[in-house]
Amino acid sequence: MIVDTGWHKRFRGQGYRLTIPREAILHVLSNTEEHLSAEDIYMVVHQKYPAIGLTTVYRTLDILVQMGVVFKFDFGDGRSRYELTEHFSRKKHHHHLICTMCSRIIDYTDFIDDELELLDRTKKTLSKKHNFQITGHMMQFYGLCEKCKT
Amino acid sequence: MIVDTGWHKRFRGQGYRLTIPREAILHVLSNTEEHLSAEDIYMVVHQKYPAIGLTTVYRTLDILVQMGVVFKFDFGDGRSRYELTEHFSRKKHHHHLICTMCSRIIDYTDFIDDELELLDRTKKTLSKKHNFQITGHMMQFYGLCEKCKT
DNA sequence: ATTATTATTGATAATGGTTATCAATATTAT
DNA sequence: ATAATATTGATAACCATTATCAATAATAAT
Ligand SMILES: [Mn+2]
Ligand SMILES: [Mn+2]
Ligand SMILES: [Zn+2]
Ligand SMILES: [Zn+2]
Repeated sequence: MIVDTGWHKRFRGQGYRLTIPREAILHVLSNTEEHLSAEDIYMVVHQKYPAIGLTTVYRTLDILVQMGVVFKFDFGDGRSRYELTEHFSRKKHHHHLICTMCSRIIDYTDFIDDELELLDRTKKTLSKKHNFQITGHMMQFYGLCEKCKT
Repeated sequence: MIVDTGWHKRFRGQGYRLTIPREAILHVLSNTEEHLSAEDIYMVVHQKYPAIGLTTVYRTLDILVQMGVVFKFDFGDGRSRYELTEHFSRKKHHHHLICTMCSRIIDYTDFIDDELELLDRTKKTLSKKHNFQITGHMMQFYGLCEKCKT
């Protein structure tokens, strides 16, 4: 049963339908603190809806990215990872600390205000100078986590 | 013929040998303004040394990344791209503006000083708070380039 | 020098995440 | 109803990257 929470309207606005698989995938993304891969999502969804296929997960994620609901990350471990964007997540704007050894990801929000101020300035300057319409940014730190640094 | 420019010593220091293929690959990376993929590099190298294989290019790039000579980027177009790190490049510290439509990449250096100051602060705080040894960072803007934004 | 050890190479095959294809089914518009 | 459109899952294909392996080159030991 589909519980409308505004998603229905949002999908229809883009010519899409809100289906069970799509709702299930959104539900998984809304209720995790992790940075799930397509297959991670597939496996969770699969427990409740064994009929939903991996292909549908990929397709839905593409749509969600295109709708600006989900951000697709590459943390260098060979698979893409997905996270709800700021506007649709209970998490606030944040960036990532990535362990290059074990791929552990840590969300951080330190200095986000200073950062946003800087980003805003940069954004303005760059859009003007290069006639570029900036839609987003990404920033991450690499290193070795507690366990991996020996 | 191998012209030693300090590379030889650097390779030996890590237990590697400076070979013709490795030198050729370094030469390509040193003389481009672009952000080349493994295959891009292979094709250039191949013109002068048809015997060098794509596998060797991948292997050498891995080593160079591991040595801190090269940075491996993911700009979202399905293949990794490589660029000499600040210390080994004539380019200065910079970041990237990426067109999500046509994958055009623009280097920019605006506000790099402010950014480095902020990054430094963030770095200090994060390493302490999460007991993380930070070795690098990445930052990029996404959007639509002049041609693609219409 | 000769020999033993180690590092490097390229061809080839395999891997594995992601996409394309397509016929079946569900939803919506007429 | 009926036609048009969207969505689906199974399957096969794609394609960048890795693993394998025997051949060769460079270095170290004798
Ligand atoms: Mn996160
Ligand atoms: Mn660059
Ligand atoms: Zn780790
Ligand atoms: Zn473009």
